[in-house]
Amino acid sequence: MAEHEDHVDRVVRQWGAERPDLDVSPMEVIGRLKRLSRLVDAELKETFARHDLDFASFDVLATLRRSGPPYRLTPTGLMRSAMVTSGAISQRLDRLEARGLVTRTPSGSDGRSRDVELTEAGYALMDRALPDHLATERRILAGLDKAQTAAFIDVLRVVLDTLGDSPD
Amino acid sequence: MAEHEDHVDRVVRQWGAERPDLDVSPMEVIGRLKRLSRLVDAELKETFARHDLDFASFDVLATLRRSGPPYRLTPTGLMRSAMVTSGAISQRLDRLEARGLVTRTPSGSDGRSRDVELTEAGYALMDRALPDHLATERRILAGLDKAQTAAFIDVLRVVLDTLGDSPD
DNA sequence: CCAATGTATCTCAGTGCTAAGGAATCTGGG
DNA sequence: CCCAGATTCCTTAGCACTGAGATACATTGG
Repeated sequence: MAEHEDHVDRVVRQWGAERPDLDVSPMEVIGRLKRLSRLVDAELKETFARHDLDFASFDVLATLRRSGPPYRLTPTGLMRSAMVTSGAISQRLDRLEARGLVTRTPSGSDGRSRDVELTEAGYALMDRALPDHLATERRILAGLDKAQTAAFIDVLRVVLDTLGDSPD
Repeated sequence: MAEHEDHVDRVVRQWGAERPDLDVSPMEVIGRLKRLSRLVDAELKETFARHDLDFASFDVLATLRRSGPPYRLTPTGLMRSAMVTSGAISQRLDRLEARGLVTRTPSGSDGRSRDVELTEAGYALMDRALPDHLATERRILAGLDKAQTAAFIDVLRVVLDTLGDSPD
């Protein structure tokens, strides 16, 4: 438990003075969540940059890599995993294909679809980037002990469930 | 504690099969954080849209409103609070000024600076939007009991502190 | 007082996303 | 079998942000 006032403490204190009629306590969570998300993104961005990647590219390559042999998925599958629109996936794949990290071929079974497959270069890049990425994640969470980490995962699960997050 | 497998459970299971040599447990937190952030953003976006706002505009107006009379700050102050670049603030203020929600006047004390001030219309808009926004935040967190909420705030504080977040 | 450095704001090109919509293909009820 | 509706992927315009850099003003040390 940190003892100094953080940004959100200040925000809540200000609202308490200006709008004492409102209960702004939900901001204690949502405000910090937003702020943490920005800071985490900035940390991860640095790590990705060391491998000539950004979050969008890493996300696609990692999804293909962890899907296992033959490291092949459809744009729709990648879209659902990434929580972005189909247009965003098309553009991500354009960039990755241009760099030779994935290939796009017509699907045999469905004429509307494509097979997106990780190339050797894409596979090798993930082998290099993933351990570095995990090290950054570990560094971010280094201040939490085992019980706190478990509690964190628990509450995240609850809120994700509230918002209807699902595996597909 | 939800019993079904969520998206991140699946990701961790896949990595466990493909890269059993790596400890991917940090993803249990960081992965869910990223995912939750996206879902929360989508929820808040809907609420803001009902008031002809987006997150960027709400953020600026709320920062001015909670700063108290005379509801006046500099672009630099807004920049630090929002965690965006100076260019982003300039553009946000262009949009808000065009809509008559803020005014920009030269600062008396510092020739380089500007006074950004909430207008009557901006003040009134925040009066309408804020309670709605808080209701959305409450709905997002409705699945958490008191102890879980406190634990959530606690761990967020720790990680923000690790990443050097500060009030200024 | 001046020069050098620092600070505040803005401009602009580049980037990656969304929203909307189009073309091709699949599917299932009649 | 056929066709209406659903699905898949892509294209494009518009948007908000970043990063780099310009401009104007302030501050500091000699």
